[in-house]
Amino acid sequence: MDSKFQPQKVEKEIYSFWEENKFFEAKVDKNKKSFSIILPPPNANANLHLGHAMYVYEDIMIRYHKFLGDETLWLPGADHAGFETQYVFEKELQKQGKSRFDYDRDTLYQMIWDFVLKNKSNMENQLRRLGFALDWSREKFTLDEDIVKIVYQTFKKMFDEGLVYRDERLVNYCTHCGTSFSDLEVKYVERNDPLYYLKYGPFTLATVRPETKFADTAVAVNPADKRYKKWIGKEIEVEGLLGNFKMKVIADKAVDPQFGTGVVKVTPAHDFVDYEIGKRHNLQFKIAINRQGRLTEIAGKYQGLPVFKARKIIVEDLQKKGLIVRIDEKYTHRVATCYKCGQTLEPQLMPQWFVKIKPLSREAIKAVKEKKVVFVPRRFEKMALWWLKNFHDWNISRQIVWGIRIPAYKCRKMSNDKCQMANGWFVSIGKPDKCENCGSREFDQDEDTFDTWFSSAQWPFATLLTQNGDSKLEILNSKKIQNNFFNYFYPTSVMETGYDILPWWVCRMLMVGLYVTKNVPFKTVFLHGLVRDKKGQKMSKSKGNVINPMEMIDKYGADALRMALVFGIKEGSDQSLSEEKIIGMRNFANKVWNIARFIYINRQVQRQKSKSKDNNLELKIVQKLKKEFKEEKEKYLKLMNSYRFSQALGLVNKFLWRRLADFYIEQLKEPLKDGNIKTLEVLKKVYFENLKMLHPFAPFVTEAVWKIFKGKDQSILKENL
RNA sequence: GGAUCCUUAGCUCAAUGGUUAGAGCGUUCGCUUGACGUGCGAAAGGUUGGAGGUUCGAGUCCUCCAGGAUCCACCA
Repeated sequence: MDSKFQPQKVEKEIYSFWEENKFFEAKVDKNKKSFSIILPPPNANANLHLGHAMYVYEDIMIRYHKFLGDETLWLPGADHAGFETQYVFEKELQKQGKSRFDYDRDTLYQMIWDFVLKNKSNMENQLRRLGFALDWSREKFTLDEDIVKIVYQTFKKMFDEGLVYRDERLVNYCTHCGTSFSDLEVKYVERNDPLYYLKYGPFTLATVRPETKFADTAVAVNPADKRYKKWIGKEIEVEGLLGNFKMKVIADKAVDPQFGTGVVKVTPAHDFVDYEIGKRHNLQFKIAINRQGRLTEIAGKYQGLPVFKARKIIVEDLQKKGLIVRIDEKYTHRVATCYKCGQTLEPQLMPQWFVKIKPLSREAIKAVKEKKVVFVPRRFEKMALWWLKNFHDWNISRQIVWGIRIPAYKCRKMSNDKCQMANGWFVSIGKPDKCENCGSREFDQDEDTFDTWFSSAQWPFATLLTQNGDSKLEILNSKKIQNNFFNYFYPTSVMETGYDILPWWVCRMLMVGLYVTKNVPFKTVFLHGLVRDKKGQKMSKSKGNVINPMEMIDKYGADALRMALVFGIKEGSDQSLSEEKIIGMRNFANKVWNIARFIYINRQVQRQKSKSKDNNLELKIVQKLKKEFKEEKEKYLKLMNSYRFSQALGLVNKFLWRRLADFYIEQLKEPLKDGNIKTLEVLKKVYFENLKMLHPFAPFVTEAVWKIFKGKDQSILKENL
């Protein structure tokens, strides 16, 4: 045995051994309890980061349940990550001086496909390097044909049952990225913008966006505001940059009399509050800003100017005309920006597909309240319920190429009532040859693709259902489902992921999973926190404080990194990680190795020593060790069963190092020298049991030691606790 | 404006109402002990943010205050 544990020498070989011997492959075994986890599919567009390494919790649970004798499944996958990936890819294109507009749809799609496939296999190998006990034979990709087919069927089911609808409404749109988003993708940032007080007919009103005034279709005041009561319902004459115009005065409760002057110009097509007011009062929706973020023809001579430039010029012109009363330069407010590129979002009136949330969230809330899904730590249940109650209808249309194209078709003819009722739209799972409503052969497929999360929301049941080669949702209602792979592992045991995607993913999986399968997709939700740097700051490339997990594995071994992510933290809370901490855990792995080395060397000594009767006595201190171990194990099981992994690791760490090595081995050195067989036996037994207990956290060193003692073809994974 | 979390050793954090509040890293002193210097032995370091309360017992539960973090919300 080497005097030091050298992970670099054994990790690769050990992982291949596990994989070749199919230790991670799950099958249906009615005599065993099933335990299943679906890996949150990493985006197939980049290297793994520490957030992915946090999935070590899943490996801990899987390996622990293997020891309990359960039939385990940990199903890996990859996410095409629609918009995210297209964004990353476009940046690559930019470096080559190209843009996505240089290619047609099919070419661009193929280019991204190649890019993703390369990254996907890279990502998979990195998961292997972390030692994850994933069943690679079950791996799925969100763009696999059978998965796409499931996604289509879900969409069709929703469409047929009225849960998905097409509507033209105001959506969050990024003119730089060229796509709309759901509410969740909007990032609000505090910003300082001048607040302009404009002369508006007989009123003065405050606005930060004078450039939208060409699309004003009313002026609103609060119905209770006495100052303006007499104007309500009247029409006022306003002097503008493009000449005088008339404007109706309306009363709406959304207007805060305390803000500004208590008078608001209403621009229903460019502001969410105004949109609501516009709908309530049946106002006209005039469009002043187009998809490129430039003013439209209704802006007259300002047409074609980009928003910010237009604002500047318009303010100057308003000032020249004496229409600006004053400017509040100190005004701060929250602005909706694109979470990806950071540009201010431009609300746009667009026809999009929406998922009706209420009927879905109602069932999800019920399931949570009935504890069909349990949250760990418990506080996240409150968060989940809050989200489920507050979701708006979900915009699932994205104006991008990379992703699953929406299988909705618009008929050009609409030659019967049914077709007209549907506004020409129909949904088809396969390629249609005629309009499903009127039979016309002229129709066009929607250009848009699904929000990635729409497919992710179906991930647990989609990945399991397709394992038997089935990709039809009908099977859920048939007898065929019984005893098959899906039924055995669904609902999955645990959904483990970062708390930051609770609304994006966990809640949506719950809603859609319940809707399609009539069952929760997982029984327990275990959420982990963010990894920060050693000063508690967020890791980011610009700060230069990013720790690369693969680099750490190269230097200190996977076990060290894994334990550093779990040791001494509270599950569900953010944590600080430093290279020093990883080194500390590397030292622990080495300690584990060296206890083995001590036993190994003494085993050889034993053989040479005489076998007098005295040497078979069980010493008092050995009895004490046995007792202490028994207590340790009981505590360990309790902690593991209640998801307190950090405490469990701390327990084993303390026992092996502080007690077994520092205390017992030191005390027992003399008897061992004398060849006391009983002592060595107990020492070995206790140590091996602890190896099993440590294995979920540090799979490599424990397996390496196991093989040294038991033989190359043996594995700790064949053991039970 | 709401919600959640946090404030414990020099730093980063643990501790499920119950011995003397722990760990990792750092600091000081000593150890060429045949498992390991990636180690061993010893030591310093704490009024658990503040004030009340509940309890036989509070870092932990309750109320208030101070400070910090994150998420959410349509103040133009």
